[in-house]
Amino acid sequence: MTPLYQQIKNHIREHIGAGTWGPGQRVPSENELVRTLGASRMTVNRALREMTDEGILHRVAGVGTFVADRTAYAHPLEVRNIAEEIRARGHQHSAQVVTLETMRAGGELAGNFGVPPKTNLFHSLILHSENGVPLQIEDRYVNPAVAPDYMSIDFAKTTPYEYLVRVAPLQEAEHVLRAVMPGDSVRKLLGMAEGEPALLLLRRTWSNGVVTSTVRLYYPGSRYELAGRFNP
Amino acid sequence: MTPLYQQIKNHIREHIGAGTWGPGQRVPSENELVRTLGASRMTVNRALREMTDEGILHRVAGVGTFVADRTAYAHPLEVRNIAEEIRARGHQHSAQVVTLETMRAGGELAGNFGVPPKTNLFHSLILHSENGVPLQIEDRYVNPAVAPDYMSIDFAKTTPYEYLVRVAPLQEAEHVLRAVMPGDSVRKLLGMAEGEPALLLLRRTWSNGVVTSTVRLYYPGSRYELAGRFNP
DNA sequence: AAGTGGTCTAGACCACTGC
DNA sequence: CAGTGGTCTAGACCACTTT
Repeated sequence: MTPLYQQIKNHIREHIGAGTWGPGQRVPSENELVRTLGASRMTVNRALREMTDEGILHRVAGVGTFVADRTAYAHPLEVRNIAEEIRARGHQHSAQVVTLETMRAGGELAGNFGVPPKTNLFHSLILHSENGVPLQIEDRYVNPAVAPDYMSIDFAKTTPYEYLVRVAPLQEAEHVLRAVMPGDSVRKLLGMAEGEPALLLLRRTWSNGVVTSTVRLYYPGSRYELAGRFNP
Repeated sequence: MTPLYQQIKNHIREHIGAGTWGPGQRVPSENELVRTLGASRMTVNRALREMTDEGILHRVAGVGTFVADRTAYAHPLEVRNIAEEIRARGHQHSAQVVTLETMRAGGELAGNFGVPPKTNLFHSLILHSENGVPLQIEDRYVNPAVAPDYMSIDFAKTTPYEYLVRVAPLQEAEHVLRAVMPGDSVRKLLGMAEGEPALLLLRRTWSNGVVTSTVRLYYPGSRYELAGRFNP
């Protein structure tokens, strides 16, 4: 049985996802939700408070609760799944597989993986969108020794992340973050204007001491930001 | 007046900080805290639940609440000192104070700090260089209530970071990372070419539940990257 | 059986905003 | 003024673990 406050959170997420309650718009007040949902105010309050902490809602005492404008929002210290992130905002995730191939590693790539040059690697390039708007390019190389079935997965339904954490428990990760001017192909895929910068996140993950995957994630600078709150 | 659940969180943090309750050790149960602190169980529960969400505590129903083992919290967005970072590379750090002033908070700034509009704030803009090459612009606002001596510090010798951690122990931090096109003044100070993107890191830090400082850090995209390795 | 955390309710008082 | 969110209380029932 899912807790009531979780059901309320899901209920609100669905409304946001369906567009009934759009960004900047007002969400029913606590008392209204108490009446319509039949829960107590403390329970409604918890649901709304948690969604505010998650950055999905925005509250002003004395005024009301609103859907946050900030659409793209992620926690940089976690290795997150883009699909989950989008669904948590109540939006629709879709993925378009641009490239899926087996190739031989060049010198630099082989060095990153710690395998001999000319070893076979899997390569995928996937465009992830939120409500149909491109949000991330995932340019990934995968170690076949760790994930032999990689080429037979339908990445329109399952993200590489979801598949990889299943076959290779995440053990260690390395991140590099840069601001770059995207190349033409990246720019066009993401639907970015010329002269608009991109956020580039390089990530390398290990499982059992072996490099599982390296990935280059491109985000449009105007539509995405990495954010997080933590205790040092 | 700080909310009771915040006071309880601070109380627990102090015990953890002082080493009374070390990693892996058991924290008093909800009922015990209700008795010793005189708060209701819901309030104690909220404090413990939030600290669990923050990764500070670890709870097991039917067993107890424990201080989390923290080894997994090094990540690319640590709050670090630019001067230390440069010195760690064996290079020379220098700082040039561009602006140092007292000003009145506008609406948005006041909102970020959680103070009434027109409250006095300190403002500093400092250019940090590595071996004479500009690397970071630090555009910072500081809460005078927390750091009253801020205006009398020589920031060519001591970084604001070093001063602030001394007067206000860092408790919580919020980060936002963006790729942006810098404005002309930022671009010129950093000696960047036109059309070159910048990495913008916004940070807000808390001490004892009060916002100590907000800062906008600009880095030239071509000369800087954020990197880190951690175990999830 | 006793203790733990997980959840939920039905009240309450407060400071604040809008009219 | 009525409405909003922010907080707090004193109960309650539950599933679970430990003794």
